[in-house]
Amino acid sequence: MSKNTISNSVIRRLPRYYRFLGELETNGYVRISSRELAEKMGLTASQIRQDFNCFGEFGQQGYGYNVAALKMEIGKILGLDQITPMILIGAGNLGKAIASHIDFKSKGFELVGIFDRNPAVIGDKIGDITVSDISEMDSFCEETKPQCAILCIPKEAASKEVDRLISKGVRAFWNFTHYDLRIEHSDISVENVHLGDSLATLSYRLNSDNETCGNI
Amino acid sequence: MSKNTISNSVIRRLPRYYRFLGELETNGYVRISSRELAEKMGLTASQIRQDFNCFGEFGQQGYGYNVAALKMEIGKILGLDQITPMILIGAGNLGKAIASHIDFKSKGFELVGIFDRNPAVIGDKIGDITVSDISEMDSFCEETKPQCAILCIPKEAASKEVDRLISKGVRAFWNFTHYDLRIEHSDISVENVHLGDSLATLSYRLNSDNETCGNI
DNA sequence: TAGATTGTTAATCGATTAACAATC
DNA sequence: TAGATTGTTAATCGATTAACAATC
Repeated sequence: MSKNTISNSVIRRLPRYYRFLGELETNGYVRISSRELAEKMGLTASQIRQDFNCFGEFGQQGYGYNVAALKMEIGKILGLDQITPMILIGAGNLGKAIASHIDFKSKGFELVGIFDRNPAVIGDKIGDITVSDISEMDSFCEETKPQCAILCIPKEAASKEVDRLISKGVRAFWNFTHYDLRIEHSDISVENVHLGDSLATLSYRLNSDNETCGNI
Repeated sequence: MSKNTISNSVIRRLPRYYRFLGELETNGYVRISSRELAEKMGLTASQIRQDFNCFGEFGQQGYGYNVAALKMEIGKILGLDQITPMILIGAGNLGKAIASHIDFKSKGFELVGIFDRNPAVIGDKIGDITVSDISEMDSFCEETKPQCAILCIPKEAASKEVDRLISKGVRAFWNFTHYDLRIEHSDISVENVHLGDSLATLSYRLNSDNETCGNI
């Protein structure tokens, strides 16, 4: 259905298009031109048209794009119309925050299980899910077949759990650890969130902006 | 001191270099060649040499790079040798997790204050910091002069607080909201973390991988 | 010295922007 | 029809990779 390979840069812009179109819809927009959308999003109209044309022809010459229809198309492209069961490994501070903060349904997922090895958190309730002992993970996976897992465990524990999960059919990871999943397992879908790295780049910007100002 | 403008792609790789070099150091490596580092990190040797050469000549022909020295240089480039005071706005699930999960010191920051407007969390202790009423933020900023703020508040509240913070001298934001800071304030350093967008791209990959396999 | 590996220039590749014919 | 705006091709820009002379 869709064209061959979509570049990473395009994929990363899709959720933002989806969000902006949702806002436009809420604000009563029925149509929008690539020029107007570009202005609002801080992109170029060319880029927007190129991006959409990776997936098909969603606009109409002389008119622009229908906001609701375009939003739905991008939602479909992102797979938000299909809900994938997902489990969370690690119910520490971060794991708990992710579990309660993220609106999984609207991102194409449903959180169906939470596992930890720490007795202090096993039994805790996060939303409507109770944290289970990680020893129960294997049998849970065999029953429920989650295709995706969130990794919120220490780096040292990651390798072992990832191998287990892959053997149980998990094929995608939302990875908050520093374990280098993509290097070890090339056939698996991985989305890394390296919060520490993200903060460090802010430190760079903060410190080098001054220099840059000095140079100009 | 440093060359004119460093591309975003290079900046984003710096924290990862820093991490890998730290691990190498821990494992007793004294020297490493670009070829060997490239292999470990899943990059090309060319790219690594190009990246480092943006900032200076850190290697030695015929030898390679001294691990400890290179790590220190990259740390300096990232500004990790200078600690910037930072405050957190929003002490909900995510704010609390960030405050307790992140090792600020090693990323060039120190968390010095946490603010929220919800009476239910004001007074809570996170680490050694007590959550203050957001009405106290202005006077706190005048005294302590934080240069950086973490935004973990609802999108609707962001615009107002950002304006306040900028007027108090805050010049960098670690932004977990969907408020489009970079478009509104172009002179400010911003690092966006859009967790929802990140998860949505994983949905895309999960659903399109199948298609891709079908096409090949 | 000979071997290794950098720093750096040149070549390639990919992504963004510009331009314009097609068409609503 | 005339005006607007897309879809798409061509031009430009930037980032990555390859190659190699410099040099430790």
